[in-house]
Amino acid sequence: MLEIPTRDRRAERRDAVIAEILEAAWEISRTEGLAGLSLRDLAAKIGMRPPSLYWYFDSKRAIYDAMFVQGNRQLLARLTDQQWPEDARAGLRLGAHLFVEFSVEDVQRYQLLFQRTIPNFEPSADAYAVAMLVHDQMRERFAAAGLGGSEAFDIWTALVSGLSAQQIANDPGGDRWLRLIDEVVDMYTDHALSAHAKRKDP
Amino acid sequence: MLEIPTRDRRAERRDAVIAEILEAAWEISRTEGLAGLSLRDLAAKIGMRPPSLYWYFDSKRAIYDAMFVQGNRQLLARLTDQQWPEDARAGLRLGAHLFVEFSVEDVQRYQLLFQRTIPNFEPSADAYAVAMLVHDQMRERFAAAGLGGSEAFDIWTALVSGLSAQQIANDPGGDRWLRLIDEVVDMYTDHALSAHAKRKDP
DNA sequence: GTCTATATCCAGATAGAC
DNA sequence: GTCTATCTGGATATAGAC
Repeated sequence: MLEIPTRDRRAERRDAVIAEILEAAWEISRTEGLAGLSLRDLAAKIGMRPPSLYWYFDSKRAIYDAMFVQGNRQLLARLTDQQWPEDARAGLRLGAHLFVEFSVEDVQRYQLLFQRTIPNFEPSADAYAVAMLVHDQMRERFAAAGLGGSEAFDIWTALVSGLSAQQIANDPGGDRWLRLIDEVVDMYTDHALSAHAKRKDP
Repeated sequence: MLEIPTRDRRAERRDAVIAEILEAAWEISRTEGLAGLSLRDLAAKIGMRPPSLYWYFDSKRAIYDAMFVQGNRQLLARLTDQQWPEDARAGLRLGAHLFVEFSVEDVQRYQLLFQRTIPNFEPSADAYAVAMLVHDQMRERFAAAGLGGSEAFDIWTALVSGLSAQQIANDPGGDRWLRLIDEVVDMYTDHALSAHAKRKDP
């Protein structure tokens, strides 16, 4: 009789190679820029010839797509792994720090996830779905802070994205805008709570 | 005797061609993306062969550089052409509208001026100087609103850049974040004025 | 699975005729 | 000033041997 193995060693090996490819792709992107990633360099970095990559990915776009998914999963993990405080203000502060620091940590990842900058790349439907999970999670955390309203959430995203953008563009490696996170969050919380109160008790 | 002409017709012609090249470059960038600009397409668009472009620009980077200067001059013109109101709140509102609308108007220009996205391009010293003029002008308008402090200005730039970034990335062509400008500015003004008062009168 | 060899195409840039 | 012709090098991708 043929034993049917419970582990598919071949699939495991394949997944490991895919992970290795993606890791190398991130590394190259960090030095050459996201648009500067080439299959030549990528293959060289892991000791392969360029055509071999096609055994794992259908195209270069597919690699970007996988990176897009990976980046979003990383952010999602940070959001869900967090112990969220009860207090609204503390929750918003934590959320802002999580997002801005995640953005600043890896500029190329930030560009891939949040800016449309590589020509001809748009995430596939599957990849986009993962991005939606992140969005929903952030939306949920925001609502948990007691501040409903889609306009309120839009303002919130503008604040954290603005802090990220400025930190990355004008003080990379520094903390000129990171230091302002709490002040901005508090400004927003004061504003949102007073608006909330006004609406309830005019 | 040789008449010395007061107008240099040759230089005028040259400037006109340069302007034509840059205009075409912007147009192509708008459809193909900034990184998708090629000298082939550019030359074709104005009825030239690619090598002829080198009579006017030393390299492709020099073209990006000229575009960078042009974009900054456009923004500078908007800032200086403005009749600025006396009232601080009104001034900040106007400034925010100017900046965000300028950004949203032309995404490629926004990318070139405010995001580091094209591989291997950094503005030359001369070009950077023009960008500094813009920065100084904004800084000055901000100070005129009675809100000093470099941290206050940093928060301000984060707000307008965040509104721009979100509008461009998540609702291009719409007004989901444009509609929020006044509310955000007012939130900021309230915050800044109260902090200002607190510092004066603790 | 990985390779060699190659197809195909496009890029920026230069030499030199006119 | 603008051209033709060309250099040089890069890219993604495929065919097919092993």
